[in-house]
Parts: sequence; C-alpha cells; structure tokens
Amino acid sequence: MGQVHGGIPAAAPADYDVSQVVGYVLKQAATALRAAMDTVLRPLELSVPQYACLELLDGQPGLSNADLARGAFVTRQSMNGVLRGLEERGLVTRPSTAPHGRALPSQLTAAGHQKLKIARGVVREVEQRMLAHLSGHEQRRLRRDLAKCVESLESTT
Amino acid sequence: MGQVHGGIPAAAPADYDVSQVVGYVLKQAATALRAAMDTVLRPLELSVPQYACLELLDGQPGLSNADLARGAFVTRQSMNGVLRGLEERGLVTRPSTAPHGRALPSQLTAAGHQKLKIARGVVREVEQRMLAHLSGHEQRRLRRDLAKCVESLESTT
DNA sequence: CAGATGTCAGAAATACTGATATGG
DNA sequence: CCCATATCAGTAGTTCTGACATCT
Repeated sequence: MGQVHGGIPAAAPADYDVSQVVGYVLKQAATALRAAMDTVLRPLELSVPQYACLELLDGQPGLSNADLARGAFVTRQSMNGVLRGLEERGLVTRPSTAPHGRALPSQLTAAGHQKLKIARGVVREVEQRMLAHLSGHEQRRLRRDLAKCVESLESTT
Repeated sequence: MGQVHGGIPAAAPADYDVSQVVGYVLKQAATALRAAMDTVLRPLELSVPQYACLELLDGQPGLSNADLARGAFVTRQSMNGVLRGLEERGLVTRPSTAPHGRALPSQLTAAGHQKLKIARGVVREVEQRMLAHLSGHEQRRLRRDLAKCVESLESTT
C-alpha cells in the first residue's frame, strides 16, 4: 500500500518530508544497526545490552552497575538484570560485598573474555558492513559529527 | 566512580575504546535525541511514537497501521496501541471498515493538525539544538552519510 | 498458492516512578 | 545535609513470537 520511504509523496503538499529530517534518519540508522547486531548476537545467546556490558567491562574493569547502565544506555534496573544473567552464566564476577562505597565493581571472567572475543568479531563485521560505502575519512567525520550532536543535546538539556 | 566517556582509560590496554566506535556514538546520539524529544513532548502529552505517527499521517494521509509502524520504527502491535490512543483523544480518525483490502487508512483530524503544529515546533527546536554546531552543508552531509549506513545495513541483512 | 494486513495472546525485557538504605 | 549508589516494588509500554483470518 502506501510507501513511507523514498521519493515523492502521493497527494501531500511538499512542505515537510519527515524522511529528510536528520533526526529521523538518525533513528532509522540506530534501529537498523540494533537489528543487525541482534541478528548476529542471537546465535551467541547475547543481547545487545549484554554485549555492551562485556565490552565496557573489558575496556574498564571494575565498573559499577550504575557506570555500566550509563555506558550501555539502559536504566540501572535493566543493567542489574543484565549483570545477573551474565553472572549466572559465569561470564562476569561481582563481589558480594562492596570494597569501597556501595559500588560492586564487576570483572570479566576468562569465559567472559572468550565470549567477548567471538562477539566482538561478529559485531565488527556488522559495523564494517554499515560503513562499507564510507571512506576512512568519512567514517571519522561521521563519528565526529555525531559526537557534536551528542554534546549539543547534553549541554542545554 | 569510573568514567565511561571521554579520554584515557585508567588501567586498560589501549586496544579498543568503545566510545570511539561509530556504532556506539550513533546509539549515543539516538538516545540523547530520544530523551530530548521526550522531554519537550511530555508537556503536550505526546510520546515520541505518537508524535511520529502524527508527522507521518500529515505527510501521507491514509497510511495503514503497518505503514505507520514501519515509519515510526515500532511493531504493528505497538502502533496499534498508539493509534488507539490518538483516536480516543480525537487527533486521528480510522474507518471501522476497510475500504479496499484489510488496511484501515488513518487521517488526522483538525485537532490532530493543530496538535502536530505545536509539537513540530518544539521538536524542531530540539533538532536545531542538536545541529547547532554543524553548518548547513555539514547537516546535509551527515544525513547523507547516515542514509548510506541504513542502505548498507538493509541490503545484505 | 503466496504475500500483506489486522488482530489476538502470552512471555520476556525494558522503562518509569517511587521508596528505602548505605556510604562519601 | 547533599549526593551517588544499590535494591526492591509496582505500573506501563514495548518487543518478540506464534497463531489465525482476510483480502489482493
């Protein structure tokens, strides 16, 4: 029936085409990336937040639940569930008592590192497919422009 | 405690900084935009999917539920709920019987147009804030690059 | 028949809100 | 006191999955 994407609307006045709005395309890209990551991570029994959690812990061991939640763009409650799942499967360890404040610094186990290594491989393939038609320079430029958008949004929010 | 964003990790080997990955920044930007839109739409009693629905129906009157779901990047089930909410509030009309196939083409009411006019204003402000530090050329370039990413992801999926 | 659509149902993950308690 | 953290509870919106009927 009706076509959402692409060219010329049927009977609409050409005053405002949503698909030409940067924010719309941004959402579209993020959704497509999420779906693609989900597809390749599913065989590994990893959700996107779970993968993000492993990646964050690899880069910065000892992050707290709140840190991980911010880094994976989910709530603390959701990250708590994610962390428990990873802990049950032996990919992550958490101390039962807080060594310093209330924060429980998590760590990757050997199995966690191994799992991440595989996951990172398939996710990198997705990323490379996404950026296939962009040169190295264009990729860095895109990352920089997106970072500018984030900075602008977070400044006066 | 630990810092996720920004500079140099504390004790980690500098082999893979997640915050430098395009996909990560893409997700970050989409999340920030979503949050900002949510903030300004809340006083209007509109969720982001509801606003997207109004915007899509304004651009292409008569879109079906499935069309709207694809355009707003939600499932048909979710869009069904969104549509019912908008219908109850008199912003959208849907025929009770399908004029052609099974599709029920929705339309904006006068109240819907009025609501959209206000919502579009505040959303545009958010968008402009997001793009404040990008020139017109850079904005078009960003949109084009993001569209390339979408195309690449959707091609071989 | 295949394909798209609308609808319903259940399970799961997530978000939002509020509350409580602990530690810096 | 203020703030960040961890945790629990309830509500709600969303996704996913599967299923079924209708129409082209």
